[in-house]
Amino acid sequence: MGIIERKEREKEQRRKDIILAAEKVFHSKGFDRSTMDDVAEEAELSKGTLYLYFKSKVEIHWAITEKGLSLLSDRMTETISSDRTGIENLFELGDVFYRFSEEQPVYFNSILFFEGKDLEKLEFGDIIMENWFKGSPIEKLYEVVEAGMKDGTVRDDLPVSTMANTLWAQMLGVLQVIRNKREVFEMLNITPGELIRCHYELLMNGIKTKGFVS
Amino acid sequence: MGIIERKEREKEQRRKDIILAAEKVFHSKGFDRSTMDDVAEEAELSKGTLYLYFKSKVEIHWAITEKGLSLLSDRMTETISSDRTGIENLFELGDVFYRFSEEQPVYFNSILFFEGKDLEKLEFGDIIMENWFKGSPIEKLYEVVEAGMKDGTVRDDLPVSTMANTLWAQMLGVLQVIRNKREVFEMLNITPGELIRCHYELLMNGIKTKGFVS
DNA sequence: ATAAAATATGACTATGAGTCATAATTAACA
DNA sequence: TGTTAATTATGACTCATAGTCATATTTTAT
Repeated sequence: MGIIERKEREKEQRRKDIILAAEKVFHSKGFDRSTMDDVAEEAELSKGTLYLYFKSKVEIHWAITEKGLSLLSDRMTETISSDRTGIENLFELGDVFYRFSEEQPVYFNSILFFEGKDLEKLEFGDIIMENWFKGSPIEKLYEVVEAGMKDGTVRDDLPVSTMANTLWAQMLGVLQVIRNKREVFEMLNITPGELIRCHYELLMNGIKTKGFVS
Repeated sequence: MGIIERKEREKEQRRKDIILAAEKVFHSKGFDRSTMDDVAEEAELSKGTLYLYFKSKVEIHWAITEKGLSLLSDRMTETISSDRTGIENLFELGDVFYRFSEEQPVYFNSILFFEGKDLEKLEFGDIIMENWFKGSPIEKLYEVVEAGMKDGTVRDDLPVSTMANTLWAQMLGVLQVIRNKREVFEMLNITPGELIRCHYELLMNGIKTKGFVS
């Protein structure tokens, strides 16, 4: 009898419904301004029920983030092509990430939120830490950086992991600034596209060839 | 009669005392976990009094951030030397920022906090926006990038402002990741120093010479 | 039909930011 | 120096919201 299985599915579905409701609420009010009552109302559930499915507000936020990371990761997987060199794929991934940040503000903001948190100070930081790479976008970077070293388009004097993580961090920094300082850059007449372009220009040579740091 | 002036000074002093108390509290408990009562107790004042000097908890935080930005800016000013080329000064500033992030966690965390906030969603975002550059570390970058273009050590095909802001954003991204994902990198056996080094290596050539982005 | 298990509810508690009527202190002036 | 006015400080209070828990409802098993 499949009753247990059906219940399992229903439970999973309810979780997803809650996440969807939370996405809507967070999207329109932002995480900080959203209350659990807002989410409960949107999900057509009582507040207490939310706590049967999630331990806390932050945990709902993390669930959204996981979805976002996985969505971004999928887009990256679709994008990587063996027709391109390693470094070409690398910049394509950059574009994917940039578009993602513009097109999926809720997911992107969620990712930023957790990138901005000290894992050690988060209740379930351990869980995040252990899953940080599993199926995450950074894994795609590893892959492409490694391929680039093999096909000779990416310098191979730096460890793959160090390079991938540095590239991720740099890009994230740029996207974060684009997102949060929009008005400042409007004042300065700098467009997001120009910042991304500049970011690429500055990295292009360094990814390809060894520098001469003293 | 200097009574008004003295009172002015005393008021300013009390403000500073409150900021100092808040720094202590935020340092030991972190911003989120610190309460206004904590700060009041540390400052040996009542909670109500805090609100005579600051409009909100976040405004105290911003006052700390301003102090931090100004401290960092001063360190950078001390560091810039006409004995060095533009690009040399640039990497020196990077080192200053990195050391600052390690040695002044409260100030650095405060800066990160506001870099991670959407200015448009902050009550006093306008004020921050308008003062974002005045005497800020980014201004030092402008200065050094421009000098580098003049002495030929920094490529001059990109606007100074775009380049300075991109370099700031990238560095901030790397420092943020170092700070918040410490345990992850310990697991991966990557040291903060290696990430910084990699960051420099990747940027070195691109800062010096034009790349070949399609 | 009934008992047991699972799921849902919302009134309640706890915490902490921010307020405000009142009190204490300081300045001004006779 | 004593009295009044202005300034500054206080902490009990309000209010918002995350999270809990005793109770109610629904579902499953027999």
